[in-house]
Amino acid sequence: MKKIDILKKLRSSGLRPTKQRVEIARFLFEREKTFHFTVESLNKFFEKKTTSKIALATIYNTVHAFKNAGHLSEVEVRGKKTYFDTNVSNHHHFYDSDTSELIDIDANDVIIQKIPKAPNGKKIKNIEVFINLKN
Amino acid sequence: MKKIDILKKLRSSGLRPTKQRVEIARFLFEREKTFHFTVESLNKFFEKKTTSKIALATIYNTVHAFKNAGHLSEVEVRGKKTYFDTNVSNHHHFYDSDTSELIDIDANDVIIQKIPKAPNGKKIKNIEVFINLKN
DNA sequence: TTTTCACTTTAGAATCATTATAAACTAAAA
DNA sequence: TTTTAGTTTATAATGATTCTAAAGTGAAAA
Ligand SMILES: [Mn+2]
Ligand SMILES: [Mn+2]
Ligand SMILES: [Zn+2]
Ligand SMILES: [Zn+2]
Repeated sequence: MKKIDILKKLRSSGLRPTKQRVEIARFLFEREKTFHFTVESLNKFFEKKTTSKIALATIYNTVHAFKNAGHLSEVEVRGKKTYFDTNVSNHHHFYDSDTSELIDIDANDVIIQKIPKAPNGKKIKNIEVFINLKN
Repeated sequence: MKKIDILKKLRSSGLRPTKQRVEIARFLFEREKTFHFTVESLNKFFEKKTTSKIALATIYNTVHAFKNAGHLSEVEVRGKKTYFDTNVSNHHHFYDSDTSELIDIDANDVIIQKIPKAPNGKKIKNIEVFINLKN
């Protein structure tokens, strides 16, 4: 992902490209593969980089802005912390409760043959499949 | 569910049948159909019954004991509160985010034709399907 | 019957992720 | 240069959950 795209992501989220926000955006989006993270893990990363300490509130605010703009999705995982995902396409997950690790499953790798009708007056928005793992 | 089964559920959870625990167990298990609840909803119910106020800590303790004994399951739902389920069989859920309501789907009503292999060294424990609803 | 004692209940404190607040800061525009 | 809207930040507040420690309960022992 190029720098111009980082700026585009920020602008489309209603965020001015400040130093802190650009750093967060680069960490999230300047990589080969998408990944899953928590606010805590993000914060730890920036704490280690002594060059740049970013306030926790700024991390929360920026992550939420990206999420609201559709640049991040939220994955529901057992436990207290909220997991975010830079993969915003329709996909599924393996979940390894031993390591608390999420692994993406491409939507095409899951075929559902039969599902029940939606309740009266409701429609199906999307289907999420979680495959829980054990050793 | 008969009173003897209530006592059985308590005993198999390592709990003596005290007045409070029996009340909780009867509310959870003495009904035709299984249901989903939060600790908050349980607590509200007992607050209304002026005959019996049960401390929040007792509700938490009892619910966790039932869960550990396999008499309750936990359903992962978006949002802060933990949802419990008196349906402990393998099944799936509709989730209506408008009303925060969970609706059971029988395991037989979902047929999955294709799933990916588990990652190296891991096995599949179970599969959970969430069908999110909209209006 | 009285005492003992392990188990319970309970109110309130502590924890921890998240959200809110409000003061200081920044930089573009006037 | 001044204004101003937007931003960062430290800290406080919130809310679900867990912990704690003191008081209560009741079955069995003495
Ligand atoms: Mn969760
Ligand atoms: Mn949840
Ligand atoms: Zn993912
Ligand atoms: Zn259910």
